[in-house]
This record gives sequence, structure tokens and C-alpha cells, in this order.
Amino acid sequence: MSNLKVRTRFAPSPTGYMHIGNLRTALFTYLIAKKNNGDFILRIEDTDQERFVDGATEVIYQTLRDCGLNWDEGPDIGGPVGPYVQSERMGIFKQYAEELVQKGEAYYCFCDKERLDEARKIQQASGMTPAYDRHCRNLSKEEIAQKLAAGTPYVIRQRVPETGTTTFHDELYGDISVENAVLDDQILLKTDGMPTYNFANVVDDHLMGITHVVRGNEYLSSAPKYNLLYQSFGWEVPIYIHVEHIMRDATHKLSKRDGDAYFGDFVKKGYLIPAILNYIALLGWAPKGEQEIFSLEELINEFDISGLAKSPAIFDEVKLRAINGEYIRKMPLEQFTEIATPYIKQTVSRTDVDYSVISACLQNRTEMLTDIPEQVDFIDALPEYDTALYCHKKMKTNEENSLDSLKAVLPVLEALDNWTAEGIHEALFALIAELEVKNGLILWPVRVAVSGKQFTPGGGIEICEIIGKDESIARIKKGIELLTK
RNA sequence: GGCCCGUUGGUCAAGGGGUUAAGACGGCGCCCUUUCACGGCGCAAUCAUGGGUUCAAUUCCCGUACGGGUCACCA
Repeated sequence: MSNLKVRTRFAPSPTGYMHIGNLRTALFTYLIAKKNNGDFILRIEDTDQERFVDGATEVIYQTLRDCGLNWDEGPDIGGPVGPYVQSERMGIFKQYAEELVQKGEAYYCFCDKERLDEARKIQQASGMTPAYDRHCRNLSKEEIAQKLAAGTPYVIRQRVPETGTTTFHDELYGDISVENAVLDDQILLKTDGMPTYNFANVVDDHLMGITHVVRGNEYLSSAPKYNLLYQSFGWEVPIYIHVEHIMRDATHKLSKRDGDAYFGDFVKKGYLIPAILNYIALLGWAPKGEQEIFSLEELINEFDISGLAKSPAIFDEVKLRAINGEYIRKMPLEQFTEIATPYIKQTVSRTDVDYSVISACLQNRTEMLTDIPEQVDFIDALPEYDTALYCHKKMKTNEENSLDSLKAVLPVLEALDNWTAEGIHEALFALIAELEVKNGLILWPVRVAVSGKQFTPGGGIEICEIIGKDESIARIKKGIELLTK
């Protein structure tokens, strides 16, 4: 590779929210730059005025920032090769398109849409591959001058060679060759003076000194035409890296329809941003070793294009959940308490409880923050429950001996002043020793009585601590009452 | 349909002419344990297919099937 500084670019068009696949492309693009101490550039491709969505640019900025994919040059911060918004570069494209016309590598085309549509229909009807019929390819100088003078709308088209083959190189796929005969004389400059993506990306990538072009696989089949363009200009072709799509299942791409194709959807669902980033990095890319939890910093070190896959990857939310759970578990308790508290408050309105203690119980049992409310819904008030909950085979408990246990526990807890986990633990285990019974025979009924649930975050002792002495005793009395009949 | 690309367990995937074909998630089982989790241990499960080449193909070549991409004055 050359000794030039690596420069990569993420070039989204502001047409809506940030698709998760798009974000992954941005991630890979960023990683390739940073891995090589290079620059990551943000360019906004807004040449389609009809599809432009208000506010979409802000979403792009915000998403990239939230993910820590900070750009070195871009519309908002400028840079040496700006502007970084394509619509602000109009004049540049026209100038380069005309240069190609001068060189005979492109030509003016005055065909209107109706003629094109009709021609396409005929081609399709006769089973031909639709392509421009090159009606204007060989117009005389006079004809062109005349139409231009008359103000006839025109586009500028690429003059693709009629014979031979074009080969381009992709870092992943190797050399790919196609017959020039199957290439269309694509439009470079539109009637409105805007460049097409096909033209703009070539001109801008060159002008901005982009060394590695990372983009979705859908551009693989137009890459030969871009190569031809580079050749026409006499420019050096960048290194291409085409990445495969993220799929919903074997035959469908992850799309807006699924309702979970956008980055924002996952954040809303309670996934942690570093976990999302970590997971999508693993889709279509495999690290060298066996580690799979990576911070952005670690990804920069670990990343290598040789680990990129050539086949599509199916998005697996179950795995995302698992990774999210890992991030939650390794978080310092203080931080977890902070992010968990709003979720706890969804079902807990008591103010005399310690959120930090609740969070400590919750942390190992939470894969997604949205799992939390349901787990703590017994804290405010004891739910209605069936006394069958007292029966547990392994604990050897049933309704009768649970009643005995609760009756034994009640005075012990009533007499207890040190209402902490340690204090309760000490008191109950002293009772267990005194009665010479198994732990479960006492502890299981306590847990059921104070929670009314089959599964709880933490055991009976922790729950007693959380809900407090008065409430614990009231619930145990309630248990005794329910079991007495 | 033409052209281009791809295909290793349910999913993400490593590997690559001779391997017991990694690992992770999920599943199942066991252990730990006052429930559930966490943690630990273990089990089941994969080279799409047919031909070559070769002493030897999951790996290389060709075909087939299947899947994806593309064929716009969208990007």
C-alpha cells in the first residue's frame, strides 16, 4: 500500500433515519481509518432533491456522535477539501462533466423522459436488458450546439466503450471483470445540473483524497463504470471494500418494515449503545482471537479487513440481548443504578426504598433495561398470589410446613432491630440452627410471603431488606393468614 | 431474464488439501445456590449438491441448485 495517509469517508444521503446496516458501514469505515491512523470524513450526499428529508442530516450527526464515530472533516467542522455537502459542490461537478465531454468520454443527451421510458418498455417487452439506446451518442457538433442554444434540457452521459472488458479490484472479492458491452451509458449530470451519485462519488472521492472506499455491496455491480470514469480522468483508483448486507432472514434484508432496522429503534428498546456497536461489528466481521466483547478503542486495535465476510449475515436479536447483558453486568453498580432507576420507577413509587440495593439485585438478572419494571413490581404492594407457590419439591416445602416456618419466623423478625441484610441473615440462620432444619424450609416460604412471586431479583433476605421491616412483617402475617384455612 | 457475488451447526462464525472442523449466542443436562439469574462444567448440532484434479478434498477447478445484488435524471 502507498505511504499516503489513509482517508476514508462515510457518505450517507439524508433521506431518513440511520439504518443499522448503514451504521455498520460507517463503523467499518471509521475503523479502517483509525486502525491506520488515518482520517474519517463525513460527506453528505444530498443530490436527490426529491428524496431529501428535513432533519435527516441532524440524525446522522447525532447517531455518529452517540456512537463515538467522530469525524475529522465534515460539513459542520469543515476541512481542507470542503465543502462536504454535495449540493454545495454543484459547479465542480458540471466542470468535471464537461471536461469528460471535451475528452470524448462523455456526451450531451437531449432525450426526454418520455422517449426513454418508451424505449425501455420496448426493450423489456422484447426480453432485452433495459439500457440507454445511445440515441444521442453520436450527435454532430452542429446538432449539439443548436440544441444547447435553443435551451433544450440535457443530461451528460458517460461514453462506455462498446467492446473489451473492465476489471476492478476489491479487497475482499479480488478481481472482478465484466464485459463493457453490458455497461450502460449512465447519466453523470442530471437535467437540474446535479450530479448523479455515480458521478459525484467518483469526483468527490478523488478530490477529497479518499484512499479506501467502503460501501455496501449494492455498488459492486456499478464499480466497473466508476473504474472507467477514473480512467477517463486519469485518476488513481481507490481501494474498494464492499461489505455485504445485514439480513432479517435468509432472503430478506433488514428493512424499515421490520420496525427495528434503525439505530434509534434499538436505543429505544433499551439496548446500550456500546453493546449495539459491539454486536454489529461482529456481523460480517470476525476478530482474530476469541474475545468478542470490544470497546470502540479495542475494535480499532483488533479490526482487520481480512476478517470481513463476503456473505450476508442475519441479524440475531437474541445475541444482541446477550451482549447487552454482558455490558450491563460488567458495569460499576453506581452506573447501573443510575440507568436502572428510571426503569425501576416505572413500577415502584415508594420512596423509602434503596435503589442501589434493588439495582444490586437486578444487575445480574437484567439483559435489557426494559426487563426491569416487571421484576420489581412486587415492591410497592404484595401481589395476589396462589398458595401453591409455597410448594417446592427441591426445598421440600408445602403449604403445611410453610405455615409452620412463617409462624416461627414472625416473632424472630418482629424482635429484630438490626434490619439489614446481615442482621436478617443472622437472625434467620440462628433460627434454622435452632430448629435443625434445611435452609430452604425456612427461606423459601419467607421469599414467597414477602414477594408473592415465583421469580424475584434476590432471595427472601434481600427482599426483606428492600421492602423494610413493617412491610415484611405485614406480608408474612398475610402469608400465615392465607395458609391458615 | 442478462451480468456480478455468495453458500461451514438454528444464528454469528474460525479454519483451510491430511484437523477430534475452533469459539460465541441459543438449546439441553449437571454443579453451585434461599427462587430466578450470575458463575462453573458438559452434551447435541455444520462443510448445499454433482462431477473432476489429487495418494488425499470442507478447502482447488467446472457444472447444478439455492440465495443475494444490479440493470433509474435513487443513492
